[in-house]
Amino acid sequence: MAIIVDKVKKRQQIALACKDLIANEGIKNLTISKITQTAHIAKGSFYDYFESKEDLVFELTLQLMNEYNQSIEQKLKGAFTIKEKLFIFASFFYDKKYSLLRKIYNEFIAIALTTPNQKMIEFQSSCFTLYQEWISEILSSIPNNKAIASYLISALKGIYISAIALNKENRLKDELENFITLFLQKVIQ
Amino acid sequence: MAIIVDKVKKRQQIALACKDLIANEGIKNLTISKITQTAHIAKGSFYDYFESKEDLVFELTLQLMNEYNQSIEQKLKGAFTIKEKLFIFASFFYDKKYSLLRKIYNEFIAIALTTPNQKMIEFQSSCFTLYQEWISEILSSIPNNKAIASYLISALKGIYISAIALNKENRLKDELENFITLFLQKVIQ
Amino acid sequence: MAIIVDKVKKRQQIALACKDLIANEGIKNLTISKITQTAHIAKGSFYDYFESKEDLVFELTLQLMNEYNQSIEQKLKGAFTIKEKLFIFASFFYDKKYSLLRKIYNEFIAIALTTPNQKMIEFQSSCFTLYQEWISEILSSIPNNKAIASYLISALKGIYISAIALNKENRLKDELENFITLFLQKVIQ
Amino acid sequence: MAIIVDKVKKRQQIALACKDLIANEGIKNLTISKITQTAHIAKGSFYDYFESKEDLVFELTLQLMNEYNQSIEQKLKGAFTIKEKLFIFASFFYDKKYSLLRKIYNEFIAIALTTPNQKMIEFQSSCFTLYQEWISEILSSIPNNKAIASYLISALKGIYISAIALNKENRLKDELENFITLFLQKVIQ
DNA sequence: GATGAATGAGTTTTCATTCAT
DNA sequence: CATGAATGAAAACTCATTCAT
Repeated sequence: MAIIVDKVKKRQQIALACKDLIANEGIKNLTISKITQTAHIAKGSFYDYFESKEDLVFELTLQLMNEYNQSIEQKLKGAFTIKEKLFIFASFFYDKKYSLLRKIYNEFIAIALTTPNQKMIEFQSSCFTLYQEWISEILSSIPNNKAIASYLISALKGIYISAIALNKENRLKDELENFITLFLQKVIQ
Repeated sequence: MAIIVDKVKKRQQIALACKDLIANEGIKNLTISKITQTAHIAKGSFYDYFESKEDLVFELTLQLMNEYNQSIEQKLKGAFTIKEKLFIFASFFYDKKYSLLRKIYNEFIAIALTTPNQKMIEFQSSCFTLYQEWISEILSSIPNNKAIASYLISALKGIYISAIALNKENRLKDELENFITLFLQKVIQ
Repeated sequence: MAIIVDKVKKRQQIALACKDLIANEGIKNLTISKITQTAHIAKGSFYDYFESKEDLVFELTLQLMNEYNQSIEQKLKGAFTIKEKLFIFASFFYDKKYSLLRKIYNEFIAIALTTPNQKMIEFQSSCFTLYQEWISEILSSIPNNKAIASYLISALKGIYISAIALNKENRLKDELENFITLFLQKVIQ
Repeated sequence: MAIIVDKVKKRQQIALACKDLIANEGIKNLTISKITQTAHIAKGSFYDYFESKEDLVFELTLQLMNEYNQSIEQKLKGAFTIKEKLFIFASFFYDKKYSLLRKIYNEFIAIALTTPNQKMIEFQSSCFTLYQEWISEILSSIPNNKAIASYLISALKGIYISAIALNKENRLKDELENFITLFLQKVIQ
């Protein structure tokens, strides 16, 4: 059992070692050679821990998102107003400290859009469910809060993706916060 | 041959010939060989018309989106209520007849998220601007309609992408229509 | 007959049109496409005038060397001392105004060293014979002048090629002139 | 394989395996396929050891010239008169046993003349310096021996290249030896 | 005679995967 | 178990040559 745990840990460790590599070069230019060089393991060993490159990307996203989820959950606990909380939630999409994570998130969405697989779908679902819980909890005072939470998450994601696609990331913070403000005006009350 | 070929038309024709190929196999598995076989041209000829595979995907998206934009603009003219019009707009994201186009659209977003380029950004911008005009025209009766149009488009896009990522495309039509209904309740009064 | 003359002239004209192209890009990167674009002729027409790329390079060298030979012959007539005349002869190897010609000359030597052909050998022979006549005429006052002329030409060529290979072209003029001065000291008395 | 290969040795070994191939077919007709077939390695392995075909030619020239330099240095030690020593030095250019090496040397000069690179220039410089040391040592009894050594090397090289270009290799030995004899008459004493 | 689009064989280059040590 | 050299299929890309108009 200790061996299995070690294997899981090594898998995590290898994936994490490739964080910068993937963020900087993208998945398209990722090769097993680069991975094993970066993680300082033998080429053959890669296959002891991962099935494919996508598998590694998945593992990495898992690690980073879990880490992110925990940190943001803490922050949400420290906020008081609904607006404040939603701003914290939206900060994922523009805050500099998540820029690496966002790059990997972009790659992840790209995979989801073009070559989805069951593992990814399940992970995305669990994330989405978690965020929906957070947001519906935040919006607990309004009716239909669960559905609205779901729409809100998707809307923020859509605004983010539009900004990326239109190369307007510099105005993203304003746009997200204006949107949230407008949303609260219309929906709360 | 002393025939002077219309390079622009031939480029469009080659790209269009690859529509099904790209929709079915995705860009990741696309090869120059498959393209040239599908378009019934020689391997070398590909490079007379395109710089890269991405260039072909771009050309194809351009063709299909322009075609789509024209057809949807016609449909919008035939609709009367705001809801009806927004439903028509949202139909892009779920209607069976656009499924091929959506697959290519997905590939396009994936490129935009991972390896963007100026040409793509410009095309996306022009599309976004067009849709914003449509939607803000539809919402002309409400204040701040331009900004709201922009948010609405992004929100629909976000709902679409979430559904893809969560493998919930079967419920997409309902979700989009419910969202629009809710949106109209909250925003129009 | 007029047609044949035209064909010869067009051959010369096409070759000359490629002067800069070859000097700048080298023969290795020369393609029929580039040639025909540069000379503003159709791709198919190239084969009406030339057998191969090498054939064109040969034609060009012929043109340029003939032109050069005539101009240098004139200059030699205007010079008086032996030293002066030899300096004029050697100027081919360093004078800025022959730099384009030298680049093509380099390519020519490279072909001679690696893939020689009869036409080239004959042309080189006729050039060498001509130069030998010039130089032996210049050195007519000394015994064994014909053999010495031959050695002198080769020595200058060798000094030139060494300078190119060692990237010492900036010191080439001095080196050639010093060599000639030394040569005259030793050989003339 | 857990074998740790000496990359430097394997590089040398692959290059040497292509000696005959390059000498017989020239660089122009050299392909990666032919190289890997000749050296009995996989196509992909070539790129583990070389950057390009030119890189392999460079490595090969390095090997062969070093080997040659050592052997000729030995021979020079066994010779007594200046003339004898210079004849040994010049034998590189005509002796049958160096014909393979000369073919590769020709290819090397061709590259130096058309597409030079720093590595080549440095190697040529080191060879030239070495030869200059040999020759100036041989000519140590005469004044200005260093400069004269340099000229002598270039002159021999020039005579060699002229002979190749004029297809007069059969008379090369005589020509070189006559030149050296003449040179000694004029310069020594 | 001139044209230039089309061809496709040939070449370079990449890289996931294997397996002997 | 880990290693990393070797593999070779597959992909990208080039370009001399042809030939219908």
